[in-house]
Amino acid sequence: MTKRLAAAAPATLDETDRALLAALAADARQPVSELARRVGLSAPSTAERVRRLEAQGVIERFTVQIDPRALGFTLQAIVRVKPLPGQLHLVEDVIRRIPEFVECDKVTGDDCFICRLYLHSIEQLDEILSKVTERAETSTAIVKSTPVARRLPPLG
Amino acid sequence: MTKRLAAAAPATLDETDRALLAALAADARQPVSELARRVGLSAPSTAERVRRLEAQGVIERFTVQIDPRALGFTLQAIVRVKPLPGQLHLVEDVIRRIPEFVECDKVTGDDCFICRLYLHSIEQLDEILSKVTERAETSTAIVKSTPVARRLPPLG
DNA sequence: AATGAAAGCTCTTAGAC
DNA sequence: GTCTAAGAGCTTTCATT
Repeated sequence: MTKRLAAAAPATLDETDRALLAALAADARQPVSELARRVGLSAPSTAERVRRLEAQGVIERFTVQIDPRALGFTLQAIVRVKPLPGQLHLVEDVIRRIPEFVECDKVTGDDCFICRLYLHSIEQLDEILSKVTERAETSTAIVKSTPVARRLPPLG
Repeated sequence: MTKRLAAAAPATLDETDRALLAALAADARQPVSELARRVGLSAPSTAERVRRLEAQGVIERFTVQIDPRALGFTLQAIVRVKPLPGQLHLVEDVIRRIPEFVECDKVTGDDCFICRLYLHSIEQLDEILSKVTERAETSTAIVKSTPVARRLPPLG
């Protein structure tokens, strides 16, 4: 399910916060001392701001971006999933339990779920989708390229 | 465009590498000393492995996961975009230049692009899509919940 | 590949503006 | 909310197995 409710009021970020987030997005493991240099504050103030952004919930977590191709996932697919009547919760569970589904959103409209799938081969697509097609109609698109890779939203 | 070509051969990860990646995915800023404790190695060996995973391209980058709701993006949409004849490159450029499109994949099939959009309001959806609809047909789904948030693929 | 010890940095805490 | 200063803690190097 959705991870948590929205914060009551949106956080307001100043220029320094924006610079900090951009720097952390580019390299989350850089030392506070270097972040401090980049944003033009002392190390303690910088550390304090990072903690505040975490406390406010702006920073959800620090994480690592994996390249699926380096792990042999040569194929990426985006699958729209429309559960058959009465199968919605079961379909959701099936998707959650298959680790090759690396992302799944429940959306308005005819296709209930939109999911991202990492695959080693085209045969594996068939194999994985067969676990879903007993309970849902699916519509699959293979990713050819990624004009915009996950990026920060505008921080204005 | 796509960021780079796939590595020649997929990296092979042992149990320790997998534990490291899982730990870094959960908190990319934790000290090497703590990572070392978790995976049961010394700090120097652990630091060496992290460097190797980066050099191999398995780790693309260390980054920060932002909560769009904490920034006032109360709405998230997934938009399929089908450029009109001859408008493909222009549509791609338009999408790339609008920062609210935080992700976009070019896919096989009728709908050329599948994009994720962060929005402050439903009015803003209209406003942003109007910049695309001169050159493409769009089909929009509003995200209601996220059964699977971005997660690591199987590391086997 | 991995380890331990030591040098060198980095982080945090404390106290002041 | 920010700073400097100093002690605590971390990372890295290197010799060793």
